[in-house]
Amino acid sequence: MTPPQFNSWQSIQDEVLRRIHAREWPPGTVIPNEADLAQDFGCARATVNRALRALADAGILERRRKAGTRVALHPVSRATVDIPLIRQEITARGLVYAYRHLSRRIASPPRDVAATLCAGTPCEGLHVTALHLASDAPFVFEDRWISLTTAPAAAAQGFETLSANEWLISTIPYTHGDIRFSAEVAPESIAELLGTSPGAPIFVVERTTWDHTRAITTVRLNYAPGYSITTGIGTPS
Amino acid sequence: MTPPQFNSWQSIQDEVLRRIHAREWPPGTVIPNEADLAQDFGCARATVNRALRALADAGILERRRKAGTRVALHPVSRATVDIPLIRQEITARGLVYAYRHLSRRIASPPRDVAATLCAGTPCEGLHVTALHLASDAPFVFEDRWISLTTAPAAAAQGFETLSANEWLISTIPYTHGDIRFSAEVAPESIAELLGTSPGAPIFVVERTTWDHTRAITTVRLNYAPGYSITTGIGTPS
DNA sequence: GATGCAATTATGTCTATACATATTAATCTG
DNA sequence: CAGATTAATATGTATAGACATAATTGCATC
Repeated sequence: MTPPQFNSWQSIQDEVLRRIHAREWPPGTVIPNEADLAQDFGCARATVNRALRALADAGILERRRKAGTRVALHPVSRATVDIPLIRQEITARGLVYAYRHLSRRIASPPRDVAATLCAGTPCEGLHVTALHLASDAPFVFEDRWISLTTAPAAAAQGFETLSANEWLISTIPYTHGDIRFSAEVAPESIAELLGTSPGAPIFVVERTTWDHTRAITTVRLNYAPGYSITTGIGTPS
Repeated sequence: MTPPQFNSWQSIQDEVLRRIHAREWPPGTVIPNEADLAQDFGCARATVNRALRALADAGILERRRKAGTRVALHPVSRATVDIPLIRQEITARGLVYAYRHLSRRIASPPRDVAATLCAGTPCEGLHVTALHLASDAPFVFEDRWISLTTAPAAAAQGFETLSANEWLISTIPYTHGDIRFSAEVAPESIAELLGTSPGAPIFVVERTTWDHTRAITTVRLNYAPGYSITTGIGTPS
């Protein structure tokens, strides 16, 4: 009659997952509170808390004070995507990285960029375009605007040999950002740069980074056809 | 001379982030150990641990036993992408969800699908195709194979009114999966289904889910032009 | 019945202490 | 000096107890 001893928070996580999978706790169920579970499992409440918190982070449980813990109704799978430097992305595939600077000028950004970069008010931005190559093959075309309000030091940079991204992350730290993945077809200008034909499918990543409330840079990465992002989903166990 | 009191693990996280951003601890630095930091901050070691562990989860710190904690050399930003049910994805936009079943047959999957679904050995699979509509407009074309070895119960399902995904997640729980995002151009068959023209850009999500070592299903979601995935990056603070 | 206040309750977090574990550094040995 | 053994160390985790906080529930009042 001795309850099986769950000593580690991972074993508790496994047991909770087992009960969810076995439909002992179907989606929507409010599961027993931490104190009761701790007694059931023969461990401290903090240990149960650790396990349940991890599952809540993974989107499997939903927790609210006083209301308790329930099994998520819609098991939203959550995928964590690593966004490495393009240099790393290329060298990790065993290819040779090369950077080719294309253009650089100070100008007023177009309206859509200005909306995020300058919060509507007119401002000066640094427009930089460049090509990243993997073993001499075009890999991604970068089209970037840098806010000279937030990052005035960028005005002194040529970005002829060092990619703007690498300079930025080692100089202007950011607090947060947003990212958008989409699919587009290559217009003639981009197709030419990427060494492909117009109409080719382009994987597009648009990213804006912020330092607190001020936008630093917004970039549009146009990946050559064949590019894909792969990652895992599910319990990190 | 009283050290500023950091009472919560979040305030400690903020302070550590501040020191990293202020280049007091540039990338690569091995930061003081938990015990020392706890004394500096005037709190318990467990509190420091909580803060540092969260930053390590976010990819900002790298921790190894005995070796200590260092600021990540390459601040790999990590984006967490929620993968909701298509129904939710559509209703969340304020549109009306509709499901249209297209085909269903039991067959041997093509080689590339068999490789993941049956681990190479020949096997039977259930092939289901369907269209998800958002306020009568085609939203995504689903092309799915279900393993009848892992999920034999699927053979009894028609999938005429209930989407395969919704049936699966409420019937066959999965332990983990992998996911791939890419861009393609619509072939004629898919363009027609999505109500667009051949050559239109299609955002493609390919997903395989597993129950431990056995594959359950592999699905290819072809999103109508204009679709994008948006999420945030940076410190979850 | 509607409304506002208070009691209750479950999670959230902090503390102090202890032990576990991985990994490096030091030391001993052939 | 090479290789194996041992000690030292930083993180990882468990525990019991306490208090904080949010949110619901129920009660009292209008």
